[in-house]
Amino acid sequence: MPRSEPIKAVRGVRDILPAEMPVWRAAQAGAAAVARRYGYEEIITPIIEHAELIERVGEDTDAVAKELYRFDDRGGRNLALRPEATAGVVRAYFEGALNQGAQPSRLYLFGPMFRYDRPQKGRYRQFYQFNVEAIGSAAPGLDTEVVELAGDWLNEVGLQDLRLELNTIGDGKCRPPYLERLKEYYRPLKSQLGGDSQLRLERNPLRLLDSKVPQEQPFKNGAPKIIDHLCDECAEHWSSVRRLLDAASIEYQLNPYLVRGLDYYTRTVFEFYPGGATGQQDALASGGRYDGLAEAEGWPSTPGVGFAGGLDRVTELIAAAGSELTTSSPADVLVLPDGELAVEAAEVARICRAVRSVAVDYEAKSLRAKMRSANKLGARWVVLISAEDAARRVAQLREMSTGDQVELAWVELPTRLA
RNA sequence: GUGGCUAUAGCUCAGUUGGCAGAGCACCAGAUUGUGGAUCUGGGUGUCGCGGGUUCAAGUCCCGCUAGCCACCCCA
Repeated sequence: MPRSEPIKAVRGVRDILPAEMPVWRAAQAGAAAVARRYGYEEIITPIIEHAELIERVGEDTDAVAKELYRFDDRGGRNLALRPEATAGVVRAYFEGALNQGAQPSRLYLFGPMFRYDRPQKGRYRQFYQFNVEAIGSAAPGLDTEVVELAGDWLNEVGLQDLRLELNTIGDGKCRPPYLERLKEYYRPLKSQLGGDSQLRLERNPLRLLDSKVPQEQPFKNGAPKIIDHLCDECAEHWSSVRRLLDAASIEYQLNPYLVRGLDYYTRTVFEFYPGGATGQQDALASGGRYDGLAEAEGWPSTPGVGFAGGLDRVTELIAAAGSELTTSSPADVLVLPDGELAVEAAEVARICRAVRSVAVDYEAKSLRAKMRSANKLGARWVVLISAEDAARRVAQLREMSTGDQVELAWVELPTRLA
């Protein structure tokens, strides 16, 4: 008989199976607990946004220029699957009138993001982030707060050996003149740059600094550094952030080549890596200040700061650390009816659900086979019902670990199972 | 988007210079006249990723495609 190919998952996406859920729950529960401890509230925003919202805030970034899932809906609207969460959260902050409440608005969010990237370990086309955003304040204390929150989260889920990299990239006042200096420095070297970097030189020169092309590395050393060209306000902010981090005993490495892929970042930028990181796609959390984002979206100019944590990567590290997290049995009790006793089995299950999680085996299999699956399920008890039992409204309650079995009236089951 | 490696049973994989498709685990049935785990017995459950090509003959060699992994790129 000809068979068609089974339909498999879309490239670059994956299922999080029940066996993996304990680790995911731990990562998310830890994140939510830490966020609430800092006074942050949960928010959920849509996965689809107007493509323009996404494009306005990062047209020169790979995530938007090359990796955006974009489509027209049936009404002709140009939409996109969000590649990151911050643009949508800032939009919701205004649309939901959070800008009229206490400032800053402290928000956290879980959800999937989408980028049309080439799949690789730790890199998926649908991936999950934990986002934290503090919107409506330019205070340097908030830069430090979100860095500390990110670190607390990673520590809380069992990741101790971390590396925090930190930099500042100025703002709309001091960055443009700095970029001119950078271009002036690189223009004479243009012929020695790779093709990608030659394009970046005029379009997004900041990205020249985190180029990993070996022959371009020597040029970085002589390149002007933004830290030497900050405006007074940015310099003041930068020193405040560093002072607050020092006061909090948070260790970090200054990385003058750390820039962000997204254009709306200003001032502070940071990334957390696992301590022994060797690969390139293993940033666990990264973020920074985005004082230019609200305005880029067409809303009143409003400062903000936050970070995005990668749940896919964090859960992978938790699992690799071999923690004690295990799946428990989905049901404490399995009801095994004899023959055609589905009605009675369902009733018994209903009674037992007052005190325990209960499943019913409705399959037309031998009792032996049902017992085997009860064992595999990991049920603590089975409730056996024969036709004769059902007529008398009794059942055989068997404790799987000991094999002890007693006959009980149905109504007695909850007290016995409690 | 670029390059390398890979794709055989539900899973992990073996399959020689091209010559009848295999193992372990899992699964099903039985030993136990319906009561699990241990043991034993029996059962292969497969368009060899897809499509072409070479050949008397292709899982094996060649080409294309798809997917996975790894590196680049980029980021979470």
